[in-house]
Amino acid sequence: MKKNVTISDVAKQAEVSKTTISRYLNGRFGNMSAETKDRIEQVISDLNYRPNRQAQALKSKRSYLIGVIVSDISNMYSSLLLKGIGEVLGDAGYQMIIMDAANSIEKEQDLLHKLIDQSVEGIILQPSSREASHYQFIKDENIPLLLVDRGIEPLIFPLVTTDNEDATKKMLTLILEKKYERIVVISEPLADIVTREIRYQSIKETVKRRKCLLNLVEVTKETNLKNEIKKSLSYSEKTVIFASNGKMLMEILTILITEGIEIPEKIGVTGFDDWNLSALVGPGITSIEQQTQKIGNVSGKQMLAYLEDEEKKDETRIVTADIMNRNSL
Amino acid sequence: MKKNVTISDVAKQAEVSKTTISRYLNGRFGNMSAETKDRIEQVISDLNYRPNRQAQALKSKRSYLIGVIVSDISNMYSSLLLKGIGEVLGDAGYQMIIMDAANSIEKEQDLLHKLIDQSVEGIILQPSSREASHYQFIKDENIPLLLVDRGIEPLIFPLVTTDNEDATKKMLTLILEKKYERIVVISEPLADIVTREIRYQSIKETVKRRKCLLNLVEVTKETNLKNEIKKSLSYSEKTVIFASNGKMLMEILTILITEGIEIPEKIGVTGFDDWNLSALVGPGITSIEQQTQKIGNVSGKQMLAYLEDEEKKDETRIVTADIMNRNSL
DNA sequence: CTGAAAGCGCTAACAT
DNA sequence: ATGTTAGCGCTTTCAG
Repeated sequence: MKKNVTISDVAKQAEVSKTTISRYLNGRFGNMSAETKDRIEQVISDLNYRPNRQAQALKSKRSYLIGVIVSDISNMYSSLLLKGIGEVLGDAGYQMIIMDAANSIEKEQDLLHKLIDQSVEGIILQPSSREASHYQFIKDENIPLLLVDRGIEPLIFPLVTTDNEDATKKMLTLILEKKYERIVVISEPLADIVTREIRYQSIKETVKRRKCLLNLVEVTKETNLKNEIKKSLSYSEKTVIFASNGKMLMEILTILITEGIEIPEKIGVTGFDDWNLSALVGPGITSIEQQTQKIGNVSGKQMLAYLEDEEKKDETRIVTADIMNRNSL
Repeated sequence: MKKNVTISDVAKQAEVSKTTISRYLNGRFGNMSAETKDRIEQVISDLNYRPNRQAQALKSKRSYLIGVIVSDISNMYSSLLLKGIGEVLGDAGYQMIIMDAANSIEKEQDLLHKLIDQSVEGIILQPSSREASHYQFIKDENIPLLLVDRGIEPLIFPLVTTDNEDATKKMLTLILEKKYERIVVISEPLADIVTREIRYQSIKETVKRRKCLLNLVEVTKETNLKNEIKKSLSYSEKTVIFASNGKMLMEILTILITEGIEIPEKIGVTGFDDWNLSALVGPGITSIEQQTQKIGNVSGKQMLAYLEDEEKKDETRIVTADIMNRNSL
C-alpha cells in the first residue's frame, strides 16, 4: 500500500519549491537551469510521481475531459462513432467520458448535467430529442456542444452527420430503376428524431413525382413487425421495404430470413445499414452504408477546433455515405 | 455567460456557513432545522447551483469514477459489454470513463496510468496482454482492478468471463456428431491472449481422443485468409472451420459468401459469435453466442462489491454461453 | 532563475 | 443546530 506522492514530496526531495515543480510539469523550462530540470526529472521518476488531475483541473480550469453521450451504446453505430472520436481526441491529449442515454431523454438530461459537474471542456452529443429547448441550458453554461448524427430544431449547435437526403435520393433512383411500384418505409417514430424525418421526407419528395406508391410504418414497442411485413407482402404492386436505420434493417431481415421469404423475389429490401454487415446477409443487401468512424473523426476534429477557437462554431459538416449495390432489389 | 456559482455563494445567500451547505449536499440533515434545510433547498434551486465534482473528489477522496478499458471499442463485443457495465454502475451513482486500447498494449499501459491520474475508484479491464507483470503496478497503487473477458497469467486479479472451455467442448460434441473428420481452427495469435489459447486447447483435448484431425491457423496481418480457406477446402476429409472469435467468424463468412462457397455443403463453419448476428448470415450459422451484456452486468456488480468490501476480491465469475444450433454444420 | 503565499471549491474535525 | 478552521494537490501572481 503505497501512499500518494504529491508535488510537495517531489519539491522537498528535489530541494526546490512547488512552483518550480509545477513549472516543470507544465513544460515551462523557460528559465530553469539544466541541472534543476535534470534533478526534478530524476526525483519524479524515483518517486514515481504523477500529478493529480483533479487538483490541476480545480486550479487551472483545464480538465482535458470531453463528454460524449450516445443514444444507445449497444448500437454498432455508437461503437464506430466512439472509435472515430477517440482516435482524434486521444491524440490531442484529451480523455473521453462516455455515457449512454439508453434512448431516454430524461436520462440524457441527467447525464448532461453530470458531465458539466465533471468540468468537461466540451460535449459531443447524439441527441435523443429534436427539441432545441432541451439543450439551451448548455449554451447558457457556455460550454461547447457539438451534435453528431442527429440535428435538433432549431439547429442552434453545430452538427456532424451523414448526407441523409442525398444518400436516400440516390437509393431511390436505384429502386425506381428496378421498377418498384410501392415503397414501404419502416422507421422508428418520425416525431422523435429529425434524421428519421429527413430520410422519410426525402423519399416522399422523390416519389411524389413518380407513379410509385408509398407507405409508412412507424414501429413502436406495440408494433407487430411480423404482421407489418406480411402486409407488405400482400400488395399487388411490386414492393420494396426501405429500412430507415440499421436496427430496423436487421429486425426486418431477421423476420424475412427466419420466415424463409425470398429476397428479392418475394419482396425487395434496402435501407440504412449501421453495421456494414449487410454484405453477409441473405443474398447480399443493397444498402446505404454510413462512414460512421469518419463521422467520429470529423466530430473529434470539430470539437478540437472549437476548443481552441470559440469562433469556429456553428459550422455543420456533412459526411457522405456509400450506396452499396448488391442483390436485394 | 453565467459565472460559476460555488458553495460560498449558496452559503452567503442562505445566510449559513459552507459547512451547513456541505452537510445538506451530503444528505446529513441529522440535526438541521427544517427551515434551514428548506431555505438551502430554495437557494440552491434559485441559483441553479451544482457542486463541483473535482473539488469534492479532491477533498473527500471519492470520485465516483470507474475506469473501463476495452481492447477495441469498434468491436461489437465492447458495445454490449459497456452497455452491461454501464447499467449497473450508473444505477449506483458511478460514472464510467471508457477508454479504447485499440489493441495496443503500450496504449493500454498509458491509459491505465491516465485512469489512475483521474483518481478512478476502480478499473475494469479487458486486457490486451496475458502478462500479469504488466498490471502488477495497479496492485501496488491499491486500486481495485477487475478483469473481464480475458485472464492473465498468473491470474492475480478477479475475472469475469464466458465459460470458454465448456462452450467449446459442447460445440465440439455437435461437430463430432456431424461426422466431421477435420477441424481447422482459425484464430488470432494464441500467444497474446489467454482466452484464445483456452479455446484452442479445449478443442485439442477433445479431439485427441477421437479420430478427428486438427489444424490451427493463426491469423496476423500478413496472413492471406482467402488462401487459408482455399486450403481448408482442399482436404479430402469432411472439414469444418472453427472461428475462435466473432471477428474471425465474420471475416471467414465474408470470404465464403462472396466466393459463393456453399455452407455446409462445401465446408462446415462454426465458432464464437460476438455479434449475435449469425442467425442472419448464409444458411444460419451454428455458433456459440456469448451473453456479453450479462458479462457486463456481472462485472459491474463485482466492481461495486469490491468497492464496498475490499475482501470480496479474487472471486472469478463464469457466465455461460449459448450453443445455437442452426444450419452451418 | 526561483520561491512565498494565496486560493481553486469543497469536506471534516473540532468547537460551541 | 451550526460555525471555525484547516487543508486536499495543484497553479499562479508577485517578488526577489
